[in-house]
Amino acid sequence: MTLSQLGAFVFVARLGSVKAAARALGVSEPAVSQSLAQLRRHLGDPLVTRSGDRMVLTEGGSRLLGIASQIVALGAEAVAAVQPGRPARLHVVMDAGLAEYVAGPLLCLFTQRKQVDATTGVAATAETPLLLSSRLADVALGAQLTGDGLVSRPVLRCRLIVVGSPRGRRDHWLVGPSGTDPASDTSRLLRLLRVQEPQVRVFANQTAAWKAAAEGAGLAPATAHLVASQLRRGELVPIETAATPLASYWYATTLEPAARSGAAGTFMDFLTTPAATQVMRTPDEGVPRSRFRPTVHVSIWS
Amino acid sequence: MTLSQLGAFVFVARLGSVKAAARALGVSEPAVSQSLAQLRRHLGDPLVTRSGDRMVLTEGGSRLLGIASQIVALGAEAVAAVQPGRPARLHVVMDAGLAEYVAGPLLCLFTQRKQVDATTGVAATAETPLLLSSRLADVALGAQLTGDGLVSRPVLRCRLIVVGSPRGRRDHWLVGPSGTDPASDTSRLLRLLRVQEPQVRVFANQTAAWKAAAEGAGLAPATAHLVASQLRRGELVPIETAATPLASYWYATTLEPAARSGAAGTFMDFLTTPAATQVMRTPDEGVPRSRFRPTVHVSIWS
DNA sequence: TCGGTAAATAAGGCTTTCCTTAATGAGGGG
DNA sequence: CCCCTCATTAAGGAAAGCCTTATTTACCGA
Repeated sequence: MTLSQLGAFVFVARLGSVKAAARALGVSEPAVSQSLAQLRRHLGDPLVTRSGDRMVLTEGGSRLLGIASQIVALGAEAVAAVQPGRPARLHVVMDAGLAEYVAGPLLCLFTQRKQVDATTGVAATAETPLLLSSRLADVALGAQLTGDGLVSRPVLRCRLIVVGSPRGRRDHWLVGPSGTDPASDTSRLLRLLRVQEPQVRVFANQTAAWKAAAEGAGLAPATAHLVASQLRRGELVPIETAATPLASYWYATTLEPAARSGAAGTFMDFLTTPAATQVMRTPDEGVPRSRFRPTVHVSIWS
Repeated sequence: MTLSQLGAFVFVARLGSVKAAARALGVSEPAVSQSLAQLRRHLGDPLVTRSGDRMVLTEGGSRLLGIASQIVALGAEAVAAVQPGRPARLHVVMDAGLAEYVAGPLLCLFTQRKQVDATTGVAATAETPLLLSSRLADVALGAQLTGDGLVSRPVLRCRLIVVGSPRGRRDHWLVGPSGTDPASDTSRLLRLLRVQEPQVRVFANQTAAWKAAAEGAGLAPATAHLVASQLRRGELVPIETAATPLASYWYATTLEPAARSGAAGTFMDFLTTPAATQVMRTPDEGVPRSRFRPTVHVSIWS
């Protein structure tokens, strides 16, 4: 299986014809046909078959096409990436809850100060050590991590509580996406409280979960300082439970200093500045459009 | 540049030594060394250099490593993907706002009814036609799309309004991530109202933007039926403007029927059922943990 | 200064890739 | 039924990949 074989397959699938693919690639028709034949042999699937006047994908071919497109695109990207003069990149992965509240302002502040192209990703805690060691990420923010060559440092102390509406129902638990990460503080709290699976409802984001809790739809675990304004207004009230308040820390993790990139080191230093701490303590207030970077959900294709 | 050359590079970078990489790959040391040499020649960068007792990445090598890891992982994935018996996959991409409110419940309902492994992605409108034609996505939900071989069909009628707090400030505009997509309804509305760049603040999600608007931080564009509950409670009030209310439609787009996958066709049929329409009209109420799928932000690596 | 360790290079052989031209199916439309 | 289009197969040659063993170079520590 070669990059060029995959490229030929992508062209054929997209253009619906070997002839057209050959023309587009600037080679003869049998050249494409043969690349395809070899890929077929290697993978044991026809991938595309002739049907009337065009080539159509088989089941397997259709599953392959997306992956093949990505590989081809990344191949081109790889060549471009090593060219000198490219700006340094910093990829920070974090817990879903953290990403929602601190990613925007934190990265906004950092990129204002340093000329770095920073992006944010969300990843499950279990996958994060792999992301760091494979260099898909430079810094991880969230739970403490242990692993070969990884260094975790606490960056913020926080308290976990449970919030709800005074007369709201108590038999439902409303969580954000971090509730699906077994290693998150949210999940840990739910386990301590022995919450059963069917009682848990997952919302698209933490803000929506808290809003539903404020409307009485159930209880929600919360990081105290992130719901401070709702508590002050009385939209949410703290609910006493056997396990709360629960002390916790946010950690920043990187490869050991010798192995990490320059940008990662700079970011770690930045995290201990008062301005960074301040941003992490106050919820998201929005960022200018030019500085906004969508958060990418990172996952390992194992 | 070969997949195996990239693999050798990844091993050397990760293990910090050619010798260790050779052992791990089960080949001789020069085999690895030569793969590396060829990659270096091809890309014009040393990638890794010896420094004391370990091989360390150069600038370019460090930029390459993440991409190379992905390519290698996807290469393995490709082989697995074509094996028969894998469940059908459906990848739906949508506008950021839509993803936040309807992705969870809609896909939850669909996967309950049909045995399909469905995932959701967010993509900029401009990139969506490419995602569809490259088969990285099966169905797109959001703005109407035109393109070779694409078919758009309206699925829901909606109204755009502007909301805010009665005594809130009027000089700021608060938007969700869809405010950064120039082709989104939100951006269209801001253009019609001639809103200037510095007045716009982008939040991590739409819910947070509306919450900030309710607290008086500014005005926010909104899809009427998604803020119905906040309007009913009086947390938000409609603000009259020259451009609102603005009628709009949500469209579903796929490749033309002959070219699209079976799952895509099934999903298109599903979208016109009363249950699907109902889900799209009512905001997110959370989904069971087992059915939750995080939303992936999809981007084209050009 | 001298070993020792590890990376790089050289040389050789085998396999695979990748392209060409020419010939051979396979299928649809007149 | 024939012709036309397009995919596939065949055959051959140049190049590159990929592995080996043997040798050379580079660097660190004693």
